[in-house]
Amino acid sequence: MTDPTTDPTTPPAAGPAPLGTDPLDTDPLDTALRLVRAQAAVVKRFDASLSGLHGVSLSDFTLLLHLSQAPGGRMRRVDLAEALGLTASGVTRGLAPLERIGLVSREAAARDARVAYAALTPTGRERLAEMLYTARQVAADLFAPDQWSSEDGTRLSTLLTRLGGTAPSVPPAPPHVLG
Amino acid sequence: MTDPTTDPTTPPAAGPAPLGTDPLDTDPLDTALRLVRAQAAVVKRFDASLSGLHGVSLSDFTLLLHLSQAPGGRMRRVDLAEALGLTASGVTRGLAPLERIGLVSREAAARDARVAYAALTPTGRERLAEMLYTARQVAADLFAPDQWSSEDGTRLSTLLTRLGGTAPSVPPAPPHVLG
DNA sequence: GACATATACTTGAGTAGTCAAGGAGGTGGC
DNA sequence: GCCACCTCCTTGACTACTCAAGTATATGTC
Repeated sequence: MTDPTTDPTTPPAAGPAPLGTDPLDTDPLDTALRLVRAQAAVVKRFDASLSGLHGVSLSDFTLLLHLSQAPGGRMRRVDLAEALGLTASGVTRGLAPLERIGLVSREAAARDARVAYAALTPTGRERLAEMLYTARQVAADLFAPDQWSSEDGTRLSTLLTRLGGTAPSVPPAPPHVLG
Repeated sequence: MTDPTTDPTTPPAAGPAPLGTDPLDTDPLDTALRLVRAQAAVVKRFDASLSGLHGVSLSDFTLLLHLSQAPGGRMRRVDLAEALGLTASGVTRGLAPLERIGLVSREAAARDARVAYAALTPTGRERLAEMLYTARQVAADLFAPDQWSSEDGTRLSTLLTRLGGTAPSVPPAPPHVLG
């Protein structure tokens, strides 16, 4: 068992070591903490724009985006949870307000009475198209070309994918997903 | 005003463009969503190890880490909030349990009765040393050398810093890392 | 065809944060 | 020395999740 979660609590005799011991090579812990920080900043920017213009959070948007990419614009809640990296109850709770405002509807499955599909409504699809426009602007702004070359973006994306467990599944996409 | 938050809700006449329009060049929105996903996965791993071994969350750990790096092992709550990217009330709430379990103490400021310093206790310092050992292991595991060259780590760190607004302030440091 | 077990979903209670409002203390103008 | 205003911190009410438990339905075994 080399899994850190199973290691003893006791540090080595040397005692509490400081961070960043080797200045040549970036401390992995430092990198991980930077990741957390960067994400918080990014989420804030998306939330600000999306909630200001469309009244939804980044989580709402991501949920709708996943639905829009699923065949028939609908998914089982379990699969949505898997795709979003949430628990089933997180999905139940996240869908509730979207159902209330009519962006998503609940559909029964013909062959399995346990499942309740979450389906994008026509309104939901329209509104998502608008949100997508906003989200793309925020993203473009975040990776503004004066600071970010397209290579940098690609590199970051690649490195993040290596960390992220499952990919967020944003497919390369056909001529038009939403229109 | 080129700020996306002030743009009209209406997408351009062309209508909602699909994701990944140009397959050659990574979609910035896709990259941003990957960032969110990767962070969630990373936080989960830290939380699992830290809470399993030391009974604290990654947020708790980060808070203690910042305190330990401050002169005198103490900081004003406002500065802590700034450093952590939280609001003042988030800090108040985050400190409460750490005070209860004796890792942090509250200290009055001599010259300003409004401020309540948060100070690392000797116990807090000891426990933090243990947590740091665990956290370094998790980070090392996350960026395991069979997948990650130290260059990759450095690159990721650099790219994230460009996104992250303020850096998490993990200073370089003196001898001995883990063993 | 009944029972054990597994799956899909919801719900109650708890955690970690937010924002808005408010108390207590400092500061500068006059 | 008083008043307006600013800063530091806490609190109440809310959001967005988590986990554990519960309900309803499906499935496989005998």
